[in-house]
Amino acid sequence: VRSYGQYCALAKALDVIGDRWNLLIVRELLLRGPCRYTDLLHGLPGIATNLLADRLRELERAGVVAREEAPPPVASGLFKLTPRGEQLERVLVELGRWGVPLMAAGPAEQDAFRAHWLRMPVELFLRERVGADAAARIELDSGEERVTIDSSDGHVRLRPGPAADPDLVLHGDPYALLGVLSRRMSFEDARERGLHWQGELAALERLRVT
Amino acid sequence: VRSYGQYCALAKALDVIGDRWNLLIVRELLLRGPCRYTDLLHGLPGIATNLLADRLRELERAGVVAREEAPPPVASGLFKLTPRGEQLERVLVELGRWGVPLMAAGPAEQDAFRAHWLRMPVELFLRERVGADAAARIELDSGEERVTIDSSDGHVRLRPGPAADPDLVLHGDPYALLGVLSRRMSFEDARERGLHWQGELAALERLRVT
DNA sequence: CCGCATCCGGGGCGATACTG
DNA sequence: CAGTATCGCCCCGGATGCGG
Repeated sequence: VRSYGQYCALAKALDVIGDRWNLLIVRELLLRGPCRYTDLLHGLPGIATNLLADRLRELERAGVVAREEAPPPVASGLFKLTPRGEQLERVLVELGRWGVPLMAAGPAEQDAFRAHWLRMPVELFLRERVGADAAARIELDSGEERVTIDSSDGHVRLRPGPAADPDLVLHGDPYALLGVLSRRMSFEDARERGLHWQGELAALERLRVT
Repeated sequence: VRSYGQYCALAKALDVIGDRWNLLIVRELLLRGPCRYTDLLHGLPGIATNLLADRLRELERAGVVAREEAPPPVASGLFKLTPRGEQLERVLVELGRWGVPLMAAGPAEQDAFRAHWLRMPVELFLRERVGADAAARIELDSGEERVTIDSSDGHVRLRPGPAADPDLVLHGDPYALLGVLSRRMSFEDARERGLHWQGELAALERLRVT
């Protein structure tokens, strides 16, 4: 909350989104779209509820987040990114790319995980690597949530929820899932780490190769 | 220093460089190259000296910064970025780009300024906007330090120190300098804000146009 | 339940003083 | 010059309370 007091674009940016949790809140809104307060709380394991409320107010004042009051019947307010907030996507992508090597060591014992976090690496790793005929529907099961990779005509998207009639379903811990998706890990090694699946692995190969 | 405890590339990156001052330390080392402790202290107005020492230790442990012990005669240790640290450049550029609109309001009353901070916006604004014949040498004087813009055969560089035989010397506060460099401000408006110069304004026009 | 506000303990942060 | 030492303060984290 305290300004650096430096007339520099980087310092001014950090004055706004440099505080703890701020960029992770933006991550949630980027990955999941408009969210209720409770959705954010669930997507940000470890945050204190008063801090989330504080940060949302600050980000609102800074023009990064907007509060969308739901119409009277539904009664649940939504938080969403403003256009200005969406422009942080390039920052998050670069930061995430820089952080990828830190994932290779595997999750720490206490690390939390949410399946929708896979959207960034999946769409990052597989973007533009996909062949023209690479249609595939792959469901990922990391334990709690399920998410689905949809690929068709050169686009890869990850959406929440299970798949109807998937080509492949992968079950495993986040480390093994990320390992095979990024090709850092072979299917053999991943299986020894507990990965198992139903369906045709070729569906994943179609995405990873090219 | 406290980890977010989330198995996510963005969160892991913030575990390393998300703490206060860390990215600004990287900025200094990126803009100025290897620095002595005192240089960093001067380039980071507002930081407490114990914090700088702490952060440098953390960044060293994380493999972002390396300490280069000088040979015995010179006796002054240098801090520099590792290759891993240099990869943060794309992050800083995107963050700086996002922060540019926050500069339009002008510096706050208490804001500090260092002339070498101009390197990011100058090389960002003018990169690839420069015509093939845009050779120019422009000295910038914002009060204390002086820096020089060197342009030749399509490349723009900003280096510390005054220029020998400059085409143009600009004197003014940071807001006016950034204003004319970015074309946000006309020369007329800048002059009313205190900007004055010696030499041919055409040298700057050669850079700004294209 | 959802969306916070309040209270409290610990530690990160900021300013100054001091030392080899 | 290059840090270390010390000391408030306020921010952060965790728990609980509470109105709609």
